[in-house]
Amino acid sequence: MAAFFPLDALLVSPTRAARQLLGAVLVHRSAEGATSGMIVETEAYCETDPASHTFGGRTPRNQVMFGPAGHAYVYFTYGIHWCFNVVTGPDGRGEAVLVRALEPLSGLSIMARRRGITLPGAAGSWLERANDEAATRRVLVSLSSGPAKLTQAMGLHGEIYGTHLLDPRSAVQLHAPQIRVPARTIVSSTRIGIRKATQKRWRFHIAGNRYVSR
DNA sequence: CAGATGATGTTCT
DNA sequence: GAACATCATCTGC
Repeated sequence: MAAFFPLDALLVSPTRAARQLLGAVLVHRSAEGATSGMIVETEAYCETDPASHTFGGRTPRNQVMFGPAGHAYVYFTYGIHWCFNVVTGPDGRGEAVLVRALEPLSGLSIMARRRGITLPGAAGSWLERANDEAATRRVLVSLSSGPAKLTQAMGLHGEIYGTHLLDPRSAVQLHAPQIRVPARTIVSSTRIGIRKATQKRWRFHIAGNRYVSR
């Protein structure tokens, strides 16, 4: 039984929490089966940040971001996609970390089915085999290498809004890292897909990880 | 490869 | 009515 992610590590600034969440494991136990993945890319958002959903104060959509740390903030965007955040910081403060990419760990066939992807077939000649391995790698990378891809692969959507991620009874759980992510292997950069506060380097990812979004 | 575009609907001004 | 913490697919080098 895996340990939960420590709450203390979320009761810090969102940028620090975003760094500490790299390597953590997200698990979803659903009727379709269990899926899990390691967090490899994150972004920080807070109230004083014009790019944040909490910049304008409380609204029905963002209320969970103002609540206690360790809960799920999910939102629907572009008429199609869901994105998943871990609420951080003290109760009453509108802070969260967007999870932008996962390295798939378990339930990969379920993820592929949810993503509408069929895994490449068996190998023939060594050349076909090489092609298949390249194709397989592309498929695996495409499962959860983006904020909306990962919610689709993991089956996360509006129903899990507000879920307590550090509770053994929850369907969606956040577990402690299984590997250590040294500070020097964490890269910071500008956040993706925003129009405001584009200069802040509040995006973080594990250097060299194959599953980081492009 | 890069860059453009359409899909699609909720939220907030 | 505009904006949107995106993605897949298309075009043209």
